[in-house]
Amino acid sequence: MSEEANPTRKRLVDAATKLFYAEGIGRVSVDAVAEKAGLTKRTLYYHFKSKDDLIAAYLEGRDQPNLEQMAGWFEAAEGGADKKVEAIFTNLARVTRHPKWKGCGFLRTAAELAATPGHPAVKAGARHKTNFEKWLASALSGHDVAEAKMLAREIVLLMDGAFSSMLIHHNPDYVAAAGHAAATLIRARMMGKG
Amino acid sequence: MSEEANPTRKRLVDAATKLFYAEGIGRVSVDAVAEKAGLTKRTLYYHFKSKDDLIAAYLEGRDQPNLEQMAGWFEAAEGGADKKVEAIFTNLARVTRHPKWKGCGFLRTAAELAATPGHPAVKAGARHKTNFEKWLASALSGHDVAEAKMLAREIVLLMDGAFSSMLIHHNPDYVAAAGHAAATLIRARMMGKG
DNA sequence: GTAAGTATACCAACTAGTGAATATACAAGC
DNA sequence: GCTTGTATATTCACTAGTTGGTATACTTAC
Repeated sequence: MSEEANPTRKRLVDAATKLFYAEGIGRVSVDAVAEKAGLTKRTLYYHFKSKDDLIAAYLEGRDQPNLEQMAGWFEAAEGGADKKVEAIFTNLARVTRHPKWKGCGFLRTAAELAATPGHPAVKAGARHKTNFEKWLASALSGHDVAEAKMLAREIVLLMDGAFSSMLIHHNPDYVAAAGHAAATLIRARMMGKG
Repeated sequence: MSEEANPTRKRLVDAATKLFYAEGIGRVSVDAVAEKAGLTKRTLYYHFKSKDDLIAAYLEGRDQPNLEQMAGWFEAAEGGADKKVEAIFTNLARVTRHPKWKGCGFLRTAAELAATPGHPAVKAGARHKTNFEKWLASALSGHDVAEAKMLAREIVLLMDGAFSSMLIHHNPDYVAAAGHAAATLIRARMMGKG
């Protein structure tokens, strides 16, 4: 009935996640999602009132796992804040090389839905990006809180730029350059402009 | 017959440009493009062998105008390289506020076509981004050429991040923050880490 | 027996792309 | 000045398939 403890609903969201990410929301029919879940379309429409609803559920389901991935990479790295952030980008450069990587699902969905600004899926994507930015600011706020917020925003910009550049060029050098720039900004702002 | 001097072809590309940018390539039918151009679909298919071809022509047509826009903003600004680059972002923050602004057409198209990597339109988008990066590197290369190239890449990353963040948040503060970060990087790298 | 969940079958609208005919322009033959 | 031939350019009508969404009925579990 509710969110988590519904196996049928979860099967549908899982199927939607795989298909929407792999092919894009516009190129995947609700029939295809239902079939992938081993259910009929009518069942899908029992659990979701529309395709747009299903798209929103797909992105909402990706918020926590993505945040945990990033935090895991940050915490596992040795060194100061600059090195820890650069480690995120190093890991990103690795995963974005994988042929199944098809960009950041949140940004891609926002791009596909640019013509319908109030779409619940775009809002879910914005919430995720804000959550990530807030987590990053808190992870960086050993020194000045205001400066950590500014830095977090700049790093988010570099990361979204890296996702976009990687998607269009398929060249991981852009991700590495973004990591390098992020580390430079951290040193320039946190460590006395060095 | 050829590329430029074909009014019918131009009418089709102009109509495609307006519709594809406003609504996204997947949400616009070739019928809609033909109708907007005041022609029949069959005529469209006389000039373009497929919808994919038309999409590629749309992005190829945006390369030069976009570059000229950016170069114009850069050259019109007063001050050093940091100020001139920041001026690009200031202008960008203004135009991205407009309700008709729907993201960077090159990035949005790459996002929509992420499932078909070799698509000619994605290649056209990648060429444009490379052209912009090269122009920026040459515009910054008063000092060290290698450093100008690195800087140009980092600024491109910030700009694409700004486009993406603006698309998902509809908040121009992200564009301003990107401009601020770009100026900081220029000063840190070109002007003796100040 | 009632309510939640699932299935079959269907719809009207829309999709990219095509076959065959036609219109226009311009040249050559006489 | 006509006719004929040919290449370019455009239209009408069509196909074959897909789309999001629904009306109706069946099956469980309690």
